[in-house]
Amino acid sequence: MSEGSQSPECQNRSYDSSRGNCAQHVGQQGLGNAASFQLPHGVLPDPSLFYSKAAYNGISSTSAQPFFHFPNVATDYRGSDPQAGEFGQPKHWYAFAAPEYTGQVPGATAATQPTNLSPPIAETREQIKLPDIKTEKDTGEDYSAATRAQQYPTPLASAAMHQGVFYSAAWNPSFWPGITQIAPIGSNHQNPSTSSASSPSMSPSPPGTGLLGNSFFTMNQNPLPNGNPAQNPASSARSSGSSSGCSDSEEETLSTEELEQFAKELKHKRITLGFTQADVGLALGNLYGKMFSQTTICRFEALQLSFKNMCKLKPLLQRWLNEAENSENPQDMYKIERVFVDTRKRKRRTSLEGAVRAALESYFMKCPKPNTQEITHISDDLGLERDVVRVWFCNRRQKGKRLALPLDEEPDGQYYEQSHSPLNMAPSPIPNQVYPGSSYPPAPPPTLYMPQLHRPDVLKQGLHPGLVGHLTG
DNA sequence: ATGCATGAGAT
DNA sequence: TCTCATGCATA
Repeated sequence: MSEGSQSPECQNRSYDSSRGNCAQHVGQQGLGNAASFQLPHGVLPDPSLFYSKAAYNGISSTSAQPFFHFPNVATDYRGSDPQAGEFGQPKHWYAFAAPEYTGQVPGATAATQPTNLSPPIAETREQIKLPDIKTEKDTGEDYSAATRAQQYPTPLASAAMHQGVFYSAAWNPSFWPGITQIAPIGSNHQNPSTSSASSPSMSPSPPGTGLLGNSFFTMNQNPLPNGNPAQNPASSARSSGSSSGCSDSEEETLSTEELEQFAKELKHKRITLGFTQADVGLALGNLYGKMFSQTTICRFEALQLSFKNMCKLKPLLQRWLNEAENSENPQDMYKIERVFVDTRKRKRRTSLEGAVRAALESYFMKCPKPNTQEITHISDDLGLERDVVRVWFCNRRQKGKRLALPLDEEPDGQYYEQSHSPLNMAPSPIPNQVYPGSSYPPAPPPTLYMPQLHRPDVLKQGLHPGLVGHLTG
């Protein structure tokens, strides 16, 4: 919805990875004043209100959108696909141009890392306009190829060399401001450095004392609590209820309730301590060698991960929480930056216009799992790349499972059976069709598949707007 | 907070 | 080719 609500003309977003995106940080801790941030809302209204199992708003949100008339998107798009046309200038990915402070950089970093660090790549293309749906034809092969040669070391795999800091092999160190790795905290909960360093200021987002150092490769002395996370066969045995086997070394018998409770606790304490979700993700990397993004932490707190995944992450987060709580100097928790230079050329994110999304949603209702042919049909119909459509369906399904299924009701399999009825894609459900009542989506045909996620009880739409705000706030 | 994308592993 | 875990980019 958020995106769908954007201007009808999906503006083309240039992919300027150099600009990072720490809005959140800036907002939350970039200010550096843990104080200002910590206090005002330090106390959460009512923690119990913060978490709703299913913050699902998929259909509801979409369906809430008026069904626009659809100018022929297809033509539009296709026609203007000058193969990497104008804005498509073989914009190569500045592979090694500069460090990319990808997204979730800790506030400290944001605050201390001058923007001048990523100047060369600041080439902006914001101005470039695009037709309607802006998929990134421009990236062309460019990204696919390079993508293969990805250099994302597997955190754990690469644990031996460092933690949290990944960089391209071709990376030129000279660029590096110097990454700090202050004594890896976490080796044990009673980290000496931690306790000894105790500083009165508990600012979690400090300009990092001694932020710049040189220890790139500080070892992670605190391996994951569990050699091999999730992947326990047991978890599959987990049924609709509660406790199940999450084979984490911690051997916790996690129940849905426990997870919910923990998620709540985590969020509350995290906020109280003045950490952002990104901080936590980074801290995990620093402490245990496995870093996570703000997204993941966010989803954890919102219980939007699979049960299995929740089980897997919980122990780590638990440890982090303990550490954070006991540390006299919480800021030490994440003195490492995530100077993550991902040189892969990622396809630019496609931003689908509201109507297109609505159309996809409509198709989804009819057939959540379209086959190749159907995908082709849809893509043609909507003027989207097949892959975009394919991915959209994948994500849509995933989202459906994730959000519509409370943790305690994970699938045992088939929410989405293979497209039973060959999508009778006669006329596309989109363009130029006006649905009676002009409401979307049109009532799904009787025989059509009705994913479980549409269970009313899990639809956020059923919630009071205000409450929703609370829940998600 | 969430949409779109990637990549590994399973089918 | 899908699912799943995860993350970048963005609203």
